[in-house]
Amino acid sequence: MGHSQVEKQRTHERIVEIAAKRLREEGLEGVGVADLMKEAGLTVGGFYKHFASRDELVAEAMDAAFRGWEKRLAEKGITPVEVGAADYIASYLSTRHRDDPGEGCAFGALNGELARSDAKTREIATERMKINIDVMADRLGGKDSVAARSKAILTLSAMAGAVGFARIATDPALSEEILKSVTTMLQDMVPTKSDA
Amino acid sequence: MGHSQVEKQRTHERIVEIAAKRLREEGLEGVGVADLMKEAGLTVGGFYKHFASRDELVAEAMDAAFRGWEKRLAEKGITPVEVGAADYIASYLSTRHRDDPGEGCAFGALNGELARSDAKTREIATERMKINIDVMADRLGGKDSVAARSKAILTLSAMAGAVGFARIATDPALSEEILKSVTTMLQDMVPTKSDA
DNA sequence: ATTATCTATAGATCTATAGATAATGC
DNA sequence: ATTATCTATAGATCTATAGATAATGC
Repeated sequence: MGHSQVEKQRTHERIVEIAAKRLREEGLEGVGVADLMKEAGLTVGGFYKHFASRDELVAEAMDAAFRGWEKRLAEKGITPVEVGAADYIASYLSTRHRDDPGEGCAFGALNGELARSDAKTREIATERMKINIDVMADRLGGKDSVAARSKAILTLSAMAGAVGFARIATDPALSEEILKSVTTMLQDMVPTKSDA
Repeated sequence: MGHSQVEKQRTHERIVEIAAKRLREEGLEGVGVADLMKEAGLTVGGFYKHFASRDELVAEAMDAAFRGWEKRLAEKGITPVEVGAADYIASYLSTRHRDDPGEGCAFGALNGELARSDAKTREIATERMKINIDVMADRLGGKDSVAARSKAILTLSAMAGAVGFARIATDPALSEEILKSVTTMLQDMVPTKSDA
């Protein structure tokens, strides 16, 4: 039985990280509390000393999932805005991202489910949408440009939709075509240096 | 106890229709067999004389959901291709569609879940994706145009993603902005008469 | 005789809680 | 003394099946 308060916090974070991954892989209702605790090397009983309810874990896990990407960037000393639009689009619509939802964008993996999730989770997702739109607008021509903002929303919508379609498709050629077509179309909308 | 074979088929279709609606509203795992049967005015026991498993109902229900829109059109004597791209986009990204997932596009409501559904359901969804892409490409400049096909895939991806985002957003202004921005952006890509 | 549906239930979940155990930390 | 985690379990699901009942249809 591990015990110190410091250790408890680490345990808490471990449970959240595991949930962030498994929930993206199997859906918001796809994994049970006991299963998640087991993967963290623990048993069910301790769960409710960490979270008031399963929904509370879901909310925290989604927050962690949303922060995951920028956290990995920060480790390399990069801020999100510094990632160019074309690179961001290519990486989002890569086969790698398609094939690893557990480490990927929660909007892409859980689009419909987030719409049905509880108030707290939806709040967190809404805040993240706002951040993502602002950052993408910045990449596409400046936060204050109305056109850039619309482009940003279109881009984010198309990326989330396309990765979902690419994951659904049982036909590999179609799946690839979706990723490639949408990548090209969206990259064509990115302003080049000559536009500046 | 209703009985004739004709009646059984009607019962079967009723269960499928109810499932098509409820699954879009509450997710592919959100409703139980007993609940669906009750809504059809039946009891659980009879379910497995209609379907080999719950998954089989899910597959049939998704098929019905995908066909729903063209079925309603057919009642008005219209074929899908006859619906103009701009109208289609506007209707897909309307607040009405956003607020009524049970009657709407299954890709928009169940994007991530379809990716995790069983082989049969994914096959059905894949076939529908192919049809939707072909029809949309036709609207956007002809089935044989590579550019129109790419545009079609981008359009469908953006629509599915955007309606998902609009449903997630707890901030009504943001939700509206998403629908409007994506509508405008996509409609701007529709060829006008002068392009022909 | 066959079969569409019903009642009842087995068996497998899953969330949440109660009470025990073994560390921490004043 | 407090508390982080454990074992055990209550209570509420949910899918699927067994056997009964009451119609259909040869």
